[in-house]
Amino acid sequence: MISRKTKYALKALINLAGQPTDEPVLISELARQEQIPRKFLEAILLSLKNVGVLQSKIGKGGGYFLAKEPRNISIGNIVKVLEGGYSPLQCLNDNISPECDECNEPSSCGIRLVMSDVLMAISSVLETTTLADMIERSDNAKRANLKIMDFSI
Amino acid sequence: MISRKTKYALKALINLAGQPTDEPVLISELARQEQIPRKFLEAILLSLKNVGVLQSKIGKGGGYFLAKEPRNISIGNIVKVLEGGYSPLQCLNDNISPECDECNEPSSCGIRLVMSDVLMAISSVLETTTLADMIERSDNAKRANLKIMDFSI
DNA sequence: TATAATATCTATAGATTAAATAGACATTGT
DNA sequence: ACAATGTCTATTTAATCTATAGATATTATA
Repeated sequence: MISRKTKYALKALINLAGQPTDEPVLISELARQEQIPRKFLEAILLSLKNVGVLQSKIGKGGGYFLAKEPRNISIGNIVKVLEGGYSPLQCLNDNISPECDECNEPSSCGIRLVMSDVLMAISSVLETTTLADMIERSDNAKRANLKIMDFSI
Repeated sequence: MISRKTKYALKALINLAGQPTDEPVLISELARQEQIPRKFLEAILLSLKNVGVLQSKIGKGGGYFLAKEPRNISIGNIVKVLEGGYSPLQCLNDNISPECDECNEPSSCGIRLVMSDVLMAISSVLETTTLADMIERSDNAKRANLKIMDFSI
């Protein structure tokens, strides 16, 4: 289950993707529009900046904007930044930890073998889907909804 | 990330799958062998019983045993019982909730559309993998490890 | 029928993590 | 110089996960 924090991050990114990159957006404005607690959003945006997804400008006229094009921002990367990964098992995480607390023989642990398949399945979706894809799919769905409305009138 | 509870459940099931079904295993014995807090394990086994995966016998000579063959127990089912589902998003859960707290138009929510793909990817692995598969893969890995040992001697 | 062995149930405590808030500080445009 | 902004550190609150305690119901068997 992805956390509220990650959902906030994705919403913020979708919003920023709809803005011209030469016009920084205020944290407070983003927070208001997306109904995200301002201080919480601050921390989120900062993480995304530190990892090169966003850029910011301090001072008057400052704010946040995308550092890359939406088609070069994978959803997997965003989830990794905010959740610390998306592995179903700690011991399968990219990071330092090939260690299992409870398991003395990771290489033949059945749970680990199965969850490794799950991880690959998740990864194959999240790493190939970009912010641009997500927005496009949403737009398509909106159009489809409108079309249905038309017919029903 | 799956919880410790689910890992305990899977370990217990692997253990029980290795026992004859006409010899109930004591909770305390299972807890000792798998190093699971006894009272915690009690609750886990009870959930698995209530959902028809395990059977129990009360009184002297009682204990727990599998209610079905390992090849008829999907890992997805176990995860669902103990985690309440494996959807990355609340609003995609099997259960009652096609409601999003934060989202007024689920049908065109980009996050939801993408996570729906993730859910399908997870599901396709977890629902097709059984307890028997998990054990088989573990056994194969153990054999492979032994073989490597042989060569290195 | 008494007793011991067992699962079942209800309640609660403790630990960890997620979410939200507060306020001081640093930077920049005008 | 000043106002507008992001940055940083710390704290609080809430939720969830993990673990524990003890009373109760059921059963085999001596």
